[in-house]
Amino acid sequence: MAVQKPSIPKGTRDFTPIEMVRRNYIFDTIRSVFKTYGYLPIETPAMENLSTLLGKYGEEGDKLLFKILNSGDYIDKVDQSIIKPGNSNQLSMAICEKGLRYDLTVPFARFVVQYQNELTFPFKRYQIQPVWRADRPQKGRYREFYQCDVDVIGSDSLLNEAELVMIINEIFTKLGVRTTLKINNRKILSWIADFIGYPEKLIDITIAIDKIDKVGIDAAIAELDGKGVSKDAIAKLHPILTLTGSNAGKIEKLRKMITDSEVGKKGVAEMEEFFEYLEALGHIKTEVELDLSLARGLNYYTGAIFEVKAKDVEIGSICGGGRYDDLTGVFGLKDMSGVGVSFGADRIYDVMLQLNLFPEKLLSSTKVMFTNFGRYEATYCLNAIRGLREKGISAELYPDATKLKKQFDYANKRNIQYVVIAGESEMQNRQFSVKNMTSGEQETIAFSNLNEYLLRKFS
RNA sequence: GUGGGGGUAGCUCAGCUGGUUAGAGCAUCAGAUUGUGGUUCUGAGGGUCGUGGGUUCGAGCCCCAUUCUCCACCCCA
Repeated sequence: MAVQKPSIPKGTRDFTPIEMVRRNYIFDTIRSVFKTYGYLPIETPAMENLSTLLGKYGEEGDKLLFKILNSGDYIDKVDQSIIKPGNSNQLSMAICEKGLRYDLTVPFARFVVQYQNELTFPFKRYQIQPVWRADRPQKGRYREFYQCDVDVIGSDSLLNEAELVMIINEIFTKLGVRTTLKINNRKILSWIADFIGYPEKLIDITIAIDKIDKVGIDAAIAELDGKGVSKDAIAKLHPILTLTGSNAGKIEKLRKMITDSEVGKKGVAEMEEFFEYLEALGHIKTEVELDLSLARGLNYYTGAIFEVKAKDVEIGSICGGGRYDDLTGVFGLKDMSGVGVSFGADRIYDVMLQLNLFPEKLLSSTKVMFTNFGRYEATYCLNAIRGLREKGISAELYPDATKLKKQFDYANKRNIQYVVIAGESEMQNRQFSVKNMTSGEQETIAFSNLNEYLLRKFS
């Protein structure tokens, strides 16, 4: 039988110990900040019923769902007439009732509705789990990746938006990633669509103006033209999108433009209140900019929308989110407004790796290694090793009595700081030789003083 | 879903207009050194050149198909 090449599915990755240590550093940082703001952890299953996932992410999103084949003789239970060429879409719906989660927000909405009587509102939760998208992988895009979500649900106060910005700022400051945070408001976008006379083209318009950043305003306008937006409308749109100045200045200009739209006024008022809170919270490192060209695709957002980009690396957004007023509505719970953002751990990893932002010392696990000269000598070390571990110093004994060169090699590669040598001569004098692997210095210590000696070294 | 680049040793790659036995560096293992590493020196192992077909006296190189991968678009973390 031919051997098979070891491989993993497209867009997925294995993580080696160094990578895991670094990823955990990111997760730990994010988690610790979430906790200090009072958010509580939850987890949901990797798979959800397709009915809870479908229709929440728009047409594009539905296509990117991984579906799970039913068990058993699923083909027998299906109307045989739908099994025909070119009908795989309908067929897949008939033979799959589960799918892998596409994000953490929709499962969270389902969770909230399901446990509404047990939860205390406003409910603040965080959730760090992988999600799956049947996208075509490329730079910074994977088919399996982790999201770190924080959401508050059951409160429409804009204090929550301000708090999320503080969280974003704190996390990226701790990780050493310089970022720009763009904020916009879906209500303002919807006023824009109204204002230029195409309220029904809101989605097309937002998608087009979202690209301004990437392809330039002219190309975005060309796209709108292609979607059937009139020249007049585009002329009305242009000055809005090219608004410049401070955040307060932009808000002021918008207020003057919006005369007869309730949604528009509400959107502007929200932004004003948000910036007021943010200012009161004091100076933060993250640059926060009101950007009217920001438009997140997910169509469940209804208020503020956020997007965070790394300043020093060209990669998609590393964090994004917004307010959704009625995500729980489809599951039968009305009037539950929520806001949340999601941190893309994998992209943050890529950014930090490229900028060399991971602390050097992350990889050292074992602090002290004992060399092994044989059964008799190894026995001499065992109790000392246990003593060190009890003091919280990670220690290990090299398991085989191979030549010392090999044992030292191992210690080097593992970044072990101290090697304890206990051979015949040390045993005769009830001693240990302790070698510092960075300086190369070696000292002889009495058997009973080893703990104390090493504790002093690590204090 | 659309478009481009690429698969040669464990890793990073070289390999001329097709020509004999496919190379290098790093890594691995062994020895120089039977109780001292990260430096050095010597040697060894490791490849059906992604897979399948075709052209040719002859294919790593040319042609076709297929697969995987990278990049861009779409969309997004």
